[in-house]
Amino acid sequence: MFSKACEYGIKATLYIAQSGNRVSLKDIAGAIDSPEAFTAKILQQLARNGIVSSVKGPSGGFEINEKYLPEIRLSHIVSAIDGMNIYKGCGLGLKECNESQPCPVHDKFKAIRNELRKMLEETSLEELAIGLNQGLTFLKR
Amino acid sequence: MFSKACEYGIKATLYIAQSGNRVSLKDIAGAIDSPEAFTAKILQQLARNGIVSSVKGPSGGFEINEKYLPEIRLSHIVSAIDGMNIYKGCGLGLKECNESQPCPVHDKFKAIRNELRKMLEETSLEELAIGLNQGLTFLKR
DNA sequence: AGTAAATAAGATATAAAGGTCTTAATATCC
DNA sequence: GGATATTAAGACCTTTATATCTTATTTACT
Repeated sequence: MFSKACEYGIKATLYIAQSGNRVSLKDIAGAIDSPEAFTAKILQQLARNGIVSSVKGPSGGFEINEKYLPEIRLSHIVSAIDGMNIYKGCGLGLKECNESQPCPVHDKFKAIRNELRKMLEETSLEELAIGLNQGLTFLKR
Repeated sequence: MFSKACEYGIKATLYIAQSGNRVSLKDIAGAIDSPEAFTAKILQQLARNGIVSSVKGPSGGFEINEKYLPEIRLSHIVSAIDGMNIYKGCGLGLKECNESQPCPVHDKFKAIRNELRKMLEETSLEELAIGLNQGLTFLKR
C-alpha cells in the first residue's frame, strides 16, 4: 500500500508524537525497528515539510510542536513522502482516466480510494498516540 | 496499488475476455499499450495459473475458455501475479500484527483492505468486458 | 576556543521491480 | 520434412526503491 519510507515515516512521527518530547534519531530507529540512516533521510524530508522539527547538537533530536499535534493527519505524512500518487492516477495505469473515458475499474477503484483518502485525512497523530500510550498498540514486533 | 505486472495482467486478461476468441501476444500488447516481451512473461504466469490458456504455433495465441469466463474474478488475477501481499501483511510493515497486538492503524487499514478484497472478489471479468464492448470503458489512452 | 554530540546533505551501494534479448519448443502449412 | 509463426523459458539489462557511508554543519558544554 505504502512505500517502506512512508511506513517508517508514519511510525517515526507517531513515536515522536507519543513520546511527548524531543527524541534522538537513535531512539526513534530503535523504537520502530528501522534502519537508522534511512530513517534519518525520511525525518529530514518530514522536517523540510514542516511536519516535525529538528534540533542539532548535543541533546538534539526531533520533536513536534504540541500546538500543531492535533492537526497533523496521516495524509500529511503520506503526501510528504509518497506524494499524491495514491490519491490520483488510474488503477490500471492509464495515462489519463476520468469519468468521460474511464478504465474498466474506474468507479470501483475510485470508491475504495476515496475511503482510503477519507481515512488518512481524518486520522490524527494524536488519536493514534493514545492507543500507543495505553499499551494497546505497537510500533514494532 | 498494484504492481505494473498486475496492471498489465488485468488489462491483458480483459482484452482476451472481451475479444471473445484467441488473440496473439502482439494484438494484446498493442491493445493495452504494454511492452510485448514483458506482457508475454505475465501471460505465461497467468497460463500457469490456469487463468488463460495458450496455444503455440501459427494462428496461436491466448484465449479464455468461455465456460470459465463468468467465474474469473479480478482477485484471481491479482493473487496470481502479486500474491496475497495486498490482503495480508501489516499496513505499517510490522512482522506480526493482529487483533491482540495490533499496529496503531490496524483496524482502520483492515476496514479498507476488506473493502478492496470484497471488490476484487466480486468483480468478474465478464462484467467488466461489457463496458469495453459497449465502448464505455478503455484499456489504453 | 575546543571537544563532543547530534542532525544535514550528498555520494555510493544493494535489492527489487520493470523490461529486453536470445534460444528453445511447438504447431501449422506447404 | 522444411519453413514459418507463434509461445516458453531463462539469461540479461535498466531503473527505481531501499539502505549505507562519508563529510559537513550546528549546538551544548567545559
